[in-house]
Amino acid sequence: MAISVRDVAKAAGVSVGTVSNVLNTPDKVANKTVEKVQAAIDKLGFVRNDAARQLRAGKSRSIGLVVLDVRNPFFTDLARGAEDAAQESNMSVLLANSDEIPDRELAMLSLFEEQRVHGVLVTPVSDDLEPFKKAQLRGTPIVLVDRKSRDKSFSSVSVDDVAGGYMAAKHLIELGRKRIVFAGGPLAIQQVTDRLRGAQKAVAEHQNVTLEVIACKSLTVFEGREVGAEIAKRPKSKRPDAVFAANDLVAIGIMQVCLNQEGLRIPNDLSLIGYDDISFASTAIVALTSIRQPTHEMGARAVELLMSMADETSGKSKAKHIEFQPELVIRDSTVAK
Amino acid sequence: MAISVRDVAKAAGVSVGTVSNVLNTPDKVANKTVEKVQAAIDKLGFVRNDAARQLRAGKSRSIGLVVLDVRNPFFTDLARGAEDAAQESNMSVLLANSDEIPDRELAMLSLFEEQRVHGVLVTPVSDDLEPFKKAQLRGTPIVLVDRKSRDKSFSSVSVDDVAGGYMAAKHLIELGRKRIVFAGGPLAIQQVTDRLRGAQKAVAEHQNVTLEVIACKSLTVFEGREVGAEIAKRPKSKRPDAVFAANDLVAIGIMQVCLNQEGLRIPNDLSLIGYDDISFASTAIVALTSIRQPTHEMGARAVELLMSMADETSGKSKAKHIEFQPELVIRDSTVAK
DNA sequence: GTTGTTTTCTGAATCGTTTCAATTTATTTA
DNA sequence: TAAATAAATTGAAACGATTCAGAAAACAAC
Repeated sequence: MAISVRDVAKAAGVSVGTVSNVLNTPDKVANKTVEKVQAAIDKLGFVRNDAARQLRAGKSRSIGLVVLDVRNPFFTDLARGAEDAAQESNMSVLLANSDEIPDRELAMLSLFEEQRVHGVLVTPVSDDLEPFKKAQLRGTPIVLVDRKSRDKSFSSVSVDDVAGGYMAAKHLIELGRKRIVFAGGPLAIQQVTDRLRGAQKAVAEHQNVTLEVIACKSLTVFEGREVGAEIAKRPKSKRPDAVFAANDLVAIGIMQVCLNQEGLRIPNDLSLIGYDDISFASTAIVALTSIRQPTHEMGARAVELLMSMADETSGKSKAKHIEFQPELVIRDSTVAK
Repeated sequence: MAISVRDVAKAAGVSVGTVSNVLNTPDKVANKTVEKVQAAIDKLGFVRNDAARQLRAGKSRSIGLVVLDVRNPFFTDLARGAEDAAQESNMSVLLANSDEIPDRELAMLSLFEEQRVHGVLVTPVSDDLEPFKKAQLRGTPIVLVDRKSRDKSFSSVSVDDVAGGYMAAKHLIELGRKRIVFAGGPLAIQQVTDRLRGAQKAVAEHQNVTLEVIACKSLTVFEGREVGAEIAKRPKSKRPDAVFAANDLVAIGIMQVCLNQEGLRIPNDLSLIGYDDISFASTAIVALTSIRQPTHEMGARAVELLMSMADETSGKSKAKHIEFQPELVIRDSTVAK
């Protein structure tokens, strides 16, 4: 049924080797022959079988990217950065999401290894990086994204989340807020704990400021709403006067509930700050103050790092780290116009 | 370097056929043997080579999905629906975006054909479906998503966009709006023209209502801002009193500019309605009225349709069509609380 | 017309898995 | 215990593109 190079060769009256050359290195083939072969390809509707090509090559032309949540614009932006950089090397990016579920993360890693990808970029769910270490040993370079590697065996591209958390809390404190809530989770995700640690540091520097943690199951709008409900239902005296959400989605969820259900005013009754500065942050009901990360660039740099690792055929070189600094973007949700 | 079934077989003291059976049909292998082989696999760190597997199988275990814009939550939701359904059949979804560029769309189609995917779901950029028709003839089933197939050769899963456009415009007219602007583009995208046609129909039913089209290059927040600027800079007398945006991203862009730059009040000075009802619509600065589509379900049904086509090994069966009805979701951007 | 050089072409071997007919081993039945 | 049946295992062939050493053709120089 399917047309193979052999069929094309026969139709064009040349050998399979020549057909292959037309496909891959047309410069090495006489013009007339190229035309003949092209004609045969078009006539038969030949489509290269990538599986066979890869089998021979031993490697695919793609890079795997495992993110926590594809629906979060932060990650699609990051993916786009990766794609753009990958294209430079004629590679493509396979996007998969773990949904913050360790088992799914592992499944995706296996999938990518079976595909013989050039390497895997991953935003890990948990702290157990053993499977990734093994994969790396087997020859699939791994780059941790949006997460600094504590373990020296991995390269990483990250943002200083402790600094980001510090910035966020500091900003709230400088506005005179005293009872701050940190909303985020699960705590197994390093970004969450780092942001929290940063916030704790800022709070510790001030006498009369408290920090309460409201944990949520995942960093989604839905979970944000749960947190919002939890806050809104409290008697006024027990309510926080500021919330630092571990990402913008959670912040938006909180905002929705607080504004609609309880008529809390933001920022008057409650200051709200998110993290990531996704494109929807500035268009939220109340424009959201947030901590910006160089999302697109992180994706791009991660790919470059990966490619450089793959190049170094020789013994595993030292892991490299790239760390960016976050930036505070002040909007209406903390400082009313 | 890489470990193959042959190495595993040798280490376990069995034949390659048995290793393969352990991998694929462990029931057919004696328990003791399964254990032996598993042990060898674990010890050697064997990872199946998917390229070889696919080469033998002739088909991959995936479905291609080409969308107009991965950054639009509408499409990620749709993709998720597709993924969920694909998982039922033990398939995975490869997500690619055309960025509304016909050439990219073609490149993705080729890529998927070379991968020997089970089929391709596509939201086409243009009206020229020839390449897809050819692919289908070669044996790759195609399903048009979010787009009704005029051409009887394709199956499709869609929403009645003419009805949606009609609903949207009707709603604005019933609110007493007279000078309506339709913002969207490019007009080569069928969803855009259908929504416009629906709006035109509603407008035609009323004497003193006008509809002006402001075209934009793509359906993004950025383009929405351009439209917003165009509207905001007009003298008051030439300004529309309502805008129907072809999707929510464009609507959000318009909203941003109109509120911030010109201090137009929404909905008082300008009623605004979007399309898709993405999750960020309800959290926009002014909660956005929109036309909702059963996004997740569309993705799922599209995959099911595709799988049923792939099953029918016999001659090509009739193309099937699934059409959903859209739903008007009224929020603050048209009716103030 | 011979020799040397460059360009073009050939086709068997290879990648690693799965398949399946044939063989071996284990279990049941008479 | 032998024959009949079932279960488990074997290993060569196949999938389709690419590679590469060597053959053939084309061209140049003398």
